[in-house]
Amino acid sequence: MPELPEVQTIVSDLAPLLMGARIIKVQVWDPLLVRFPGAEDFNRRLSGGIIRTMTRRGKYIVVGLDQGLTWLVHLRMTGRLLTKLEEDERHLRAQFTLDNGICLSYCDLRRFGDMWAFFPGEEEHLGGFRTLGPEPLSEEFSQDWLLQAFARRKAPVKALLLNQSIVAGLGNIYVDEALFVAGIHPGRQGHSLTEEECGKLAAAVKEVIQKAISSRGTTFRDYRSGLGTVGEYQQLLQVYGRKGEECTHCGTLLDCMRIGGRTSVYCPRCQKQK
DNA sequence: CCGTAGACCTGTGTGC
DNA sequence: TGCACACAGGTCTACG
Repeated sequence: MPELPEVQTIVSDLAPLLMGARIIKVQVWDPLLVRFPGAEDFNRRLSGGIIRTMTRRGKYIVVGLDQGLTWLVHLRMTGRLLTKLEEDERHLRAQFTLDNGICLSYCDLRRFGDMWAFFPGEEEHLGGFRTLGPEPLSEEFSQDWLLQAFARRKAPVKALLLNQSIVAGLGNIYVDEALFVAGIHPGRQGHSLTEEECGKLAAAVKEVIQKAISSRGTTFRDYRSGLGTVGEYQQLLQVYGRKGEECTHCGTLLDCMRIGGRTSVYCPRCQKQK
C-alpha cells in the first residue's frame, strides 16, 4: 500500500511520539509478521529497548534502539502502524506498549507486512533492504543514474522504475504519475530512452515525490498516517486511478495497459510509444 | 544476469 | 441475492 511519501508521513508523525520511549511489552499474534529472528527472539530483543531514532529508507521504516539493534518494518500493501485503533479494527496483528502511555498497534488486512530485529552483521537476513537503490530525492538519483541503469535493459521503463534496486521507494501510483509528467510511455524499453528523456524522468520523479510528501501522501483506499489521518495527494493525481477520464493536458481519454502484472494508466497522446 | 508469470493473503467491487 | 472473477499504494521465487 504505502509508497515513499506515505511511509515518510508515518515516520514524521510517529518519530516525535516514540523518541526516547522504552518498549515495555511486545505482543505478536500473526506468525507471518516476523521475518527475523524467530518470534521469541524478536520479542526478547525489542522488549525493554529504548527507541533512539526513527527514519525511512525506501519503503522501510527503520527504528534504532541501543546496542546497535535495529527494528525494521515494511508495510507492503495494507500494513498500518497506528497510535489509535479504529473501533471495529479486525486486522490487529501486533502491539508494542511503551512506557510513555502510547501503545503502537500494527494492523494489516492482507498480512503481507514484515518486521525484523537485527544487529550489525546479520544483514544477510534482510532481503531487499540490502539492495535498495538511491533515494529519489538524493543527488545520486539523476539523469546519469537512470541512463546507466536503463542501458541495455529491454524491460519496460515502468517495470524498471518499480525495481527498488534502481530507485528506492517508488510504487505503482508515483511511477505512473512521474511517467505522465515526463511525457514517457510506460511500455518504452529502458534502453530506448534518450539522455534528455532520462533527465526529464529523474526531474519528474523528484517533483512528484516532493509534492506527495508535502501532501502527506495519497489515500486511495487503505492508507492512513501514524495518526490515522488520510493523505491529500489523491486530489492531485493526473493518471493513476483515472482510466477513461480526460487527460488534464490535452483532453484525450486516458488508457491503461498491464505491465509487470500492474495496471498502468497513461495518456496515449502525451505519452507516445514511438 | 535478465524478464515475466505466479505466489503470498484478505477484502471489495463488478457483472451475470 | 448469490456466485465467480478481477483487482488492490508490494515484493519474492521459480523458470525459460
